[in-house]
Amino acid sequence: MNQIICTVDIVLLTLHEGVLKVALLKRDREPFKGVNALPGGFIHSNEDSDVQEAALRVLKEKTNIDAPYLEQLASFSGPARDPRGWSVSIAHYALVSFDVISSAAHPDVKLVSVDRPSSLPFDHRSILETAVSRLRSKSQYSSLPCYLAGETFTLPQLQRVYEFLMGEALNKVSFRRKITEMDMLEAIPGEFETAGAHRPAQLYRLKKIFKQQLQLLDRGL
Amino acid sequence: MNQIICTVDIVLLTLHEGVLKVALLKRDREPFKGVNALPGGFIHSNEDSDVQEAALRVLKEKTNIDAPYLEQLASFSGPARDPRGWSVSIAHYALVSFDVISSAAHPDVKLVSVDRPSSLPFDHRSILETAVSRLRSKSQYSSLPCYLAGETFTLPQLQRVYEFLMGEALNKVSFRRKITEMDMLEAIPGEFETAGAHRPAQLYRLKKIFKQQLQLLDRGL
DNA sequence: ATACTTAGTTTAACAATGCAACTAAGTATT
DNA sequence: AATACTTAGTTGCATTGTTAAACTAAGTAT
Repeated sequence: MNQIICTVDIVLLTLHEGVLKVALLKRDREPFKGVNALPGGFIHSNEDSDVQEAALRVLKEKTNIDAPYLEQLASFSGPARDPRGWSVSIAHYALVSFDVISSAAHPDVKLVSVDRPSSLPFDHRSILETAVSRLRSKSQYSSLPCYLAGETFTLPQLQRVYEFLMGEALNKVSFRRKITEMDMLEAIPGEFETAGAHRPAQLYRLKKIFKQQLQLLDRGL
Repeated sequence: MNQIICTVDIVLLTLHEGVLKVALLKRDREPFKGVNALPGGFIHSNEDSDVQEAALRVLKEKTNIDAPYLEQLASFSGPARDPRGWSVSIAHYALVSFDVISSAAHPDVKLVSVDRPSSLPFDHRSILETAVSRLRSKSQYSSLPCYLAGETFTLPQLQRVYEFLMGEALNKVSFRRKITEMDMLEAIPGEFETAGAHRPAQLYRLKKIFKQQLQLLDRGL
């Protein structure tokens, strides 16, 4: 059998200052030493129980973040993507709210807008694009964007997250109808967010059942 | 770095006698020699340009089939799934019409209903379930089922394929409206299928552009 | 010729969606 | 303390999309 390099890469996404950002780390070894790249690493067959665990471990080691939502994205492979030889990277994507990053993450984690095409090593640009496109696509009909909104949020806040990801304004009534239909949120009794000179908004959180399990809609938003 | 076994497995699905079937092959080597399993094999770093090419090559070598539609499914991994050690299998699924199998496939390719839980080696049962579930889910809003319908087909035939995959009867008018909306089929001029004592049905085929590229619907069928 | 069957279309009822206008509840201004 | 202002959240209705039923079309069987 031929030797194949087997790694995981993680696209850690968050919403900050109204743009979608990806977490990059300066590589501490060759190849591409010193270059900003997606957090990634080898699978450790002696400690990882599967690639998902490897991805969670690598993310924790490199950024200090325990991702509340992490999912396999796809495999990226070929003879040229890594200068060390024929390689497979099993890419994952994770979603966190900005405060998880600002409170937990190592200070050398850099957040970069996903739109600004800064040069990335390996095929990380392609991995990033696939992750963003998957996120946008799943936002059409699932609870995925909730993981970007943080622990608690108001419906107007959540609507702005959905609108940003879907790239279009959503009807308030329809949006609330669909969110109710998904039945994934619970109002936090007595808790409201006062954000200016107007009526405060009810705070919600994801129901426990949906912490790791996406909720899907039959017909999209 | 730790040694990791790197393979591809292919879930080749077809529709035959009104049920969804998967192609299995008797394994010609250990482990599980002589047991029916999904076609699979090692990635060959000297000849494969990526895992998709590896999957196409393995499928061709083992079954003699050039899959018209093959897509990456997911990676399956862990220390226990393969008795030889910690392994990653990058699973793919392919869709073909039954006549592709009956005309091209090696005679030792066995078609088995995906519902009958015959015992499968490795974690092939789990891979198969993931593939079937992905197929059913994508059938809701994409042109994916067309690849099961063969080169040419009538709209009533295609509707029956969709209905089988989605597990529910579909409204004829709505179905035809959605298919028209997808704009992926072309009527074959002057060709009709006469299938009994009634009006013949127009034959259609997938437009060339959609031979490898799925067409998606905004709102599902 | 007439009946029968399935292909394919039309119509109209029904359901889902989206807009506009409303009420609600706070802060800021006078 | 009354009034204006702003955004939260709801209500009602117009518009749009979906589906069932009934129709026409075109063949074979009797």
